[in-house]
Amino acid sequence: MLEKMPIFQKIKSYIINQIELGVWKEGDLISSEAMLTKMFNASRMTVNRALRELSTEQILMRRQGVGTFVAIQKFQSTLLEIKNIADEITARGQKHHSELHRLEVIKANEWQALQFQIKAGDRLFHSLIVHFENTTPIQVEERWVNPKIAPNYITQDFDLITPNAYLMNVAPLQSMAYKLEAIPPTEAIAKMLRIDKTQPCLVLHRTTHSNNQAATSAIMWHPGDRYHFISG
Amino acid sequence: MLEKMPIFQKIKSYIINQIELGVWKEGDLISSEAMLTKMFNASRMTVNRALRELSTEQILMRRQGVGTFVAIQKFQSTLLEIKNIADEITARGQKHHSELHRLEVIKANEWQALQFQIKAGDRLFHSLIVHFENTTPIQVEERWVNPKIAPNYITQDFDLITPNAYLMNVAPLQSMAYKLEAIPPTEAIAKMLRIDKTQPCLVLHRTTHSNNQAATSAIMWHPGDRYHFISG
DNA sequence: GAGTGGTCTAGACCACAAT
DNA sequence: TTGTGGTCTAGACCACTCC
Repeated sequence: MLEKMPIFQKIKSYIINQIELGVWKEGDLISSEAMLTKMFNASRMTVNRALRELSTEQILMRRQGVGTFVAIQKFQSTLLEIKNIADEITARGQKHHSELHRLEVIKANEWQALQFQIKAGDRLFHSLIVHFENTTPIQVEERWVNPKIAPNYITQDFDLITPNAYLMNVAPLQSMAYKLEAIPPTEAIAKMLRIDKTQPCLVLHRTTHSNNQAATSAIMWHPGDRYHFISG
Repeated sequence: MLEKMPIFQKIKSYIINQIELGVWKEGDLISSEAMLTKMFNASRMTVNRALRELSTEQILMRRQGVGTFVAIQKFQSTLLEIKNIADEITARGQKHHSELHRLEVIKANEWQALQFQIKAGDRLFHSLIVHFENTTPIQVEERWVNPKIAPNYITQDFDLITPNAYLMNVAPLQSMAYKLEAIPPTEAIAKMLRIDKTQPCLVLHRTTHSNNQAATSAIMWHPGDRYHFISG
């Protein structure tokens, strides 16, 4: 497969590889066009195209008269799409795992009953999971699920599939509402995220609807210093 | 200013212009590389670059052996819409006013130079405004503006029009990037928002691009207990 | 002045699609 | 076979930055 790859593409792959291997880190000066020209036995135009494209892809930064640098990755994570935290983390080349703290059936209180259009005291699934990037906690996900929409939620193995991914499978998404806020963590949240009580949290509340019913409601807590929402 | 524009950029502008004028509509076959080569008295490589870039920008679609077509525009949901804080507040039936703290010309530092694709030391507009809902501060808006895009930014009366509204008028929006985070306020921010230093802030960074240049970059600080982003 | 990237040319060979 | 785009070369001139 490498045989048929265009030269500019090979050069791009090489550079991305060097960055992923950690040979070139954020902010580092990388090889000049002249050096790459010799290294790949290619014309400067071809090298230039590779570097220019990586530059518009925000992987490199170029400055005339100075050189080409590995771009500073200013974004940690996603936009407000329906995204899976596990995919997000692995997409960044990091390792994801999660700790299941709770997975239980509870009785809906008044407020939840209203939200899910059920009766107070009816069954409702509840889960509490902490997601890790490598060994660092990055999200506390507290979730309530309507049993009518996902009756088997309670029997899933959330080491294998995230709640979000499972729910996307069983319940076709209709609409969602979200709220984003910056608040201090509760004591329990601070402990799970291993942060100080004074460290702000970025909190995303999201309720999704399926078949005209509230399917699931989630509160996702992120350490303000380790997680951002981005979009572009 | 058109004189100094690179040829590939002129070709891109020409094509975009033709599309905007309705000469070429969605799905239409446009001029071939050979024709554009003659029309602009340019080399094929230059024409190719223009068309290739417009193709990666999803403005054109190219098919080998067939030709180049105007792309079918897909919908893009902006989850965080381009909202005007003043409109938002008046839409809630409240009264908006703002206090101008700074409106000045500064010299770009290295980081800003990279962001705006200008040289370090070049002119850059800077403004700092606090927005109020009735008598309560609700947003500190710190903004940097590229003079090439909005040369008259510095002479506006921001009691009459918000920076955002003004910039939307003078610079057709091309794309934007967001970052959302939860962080503690600086001392200056805390004072302007009249909040305690321990109160988390919901901070939105937004950079918008126009004519392939960064037009403006803004940091908007909100008290975490008084402001949320919502959508539904 | 030396080194960097930004742009451009005038050719070339190739893969692909329509005729 | 003709015309299309995809890629590539070996030069060139320029603007910029740093020493």
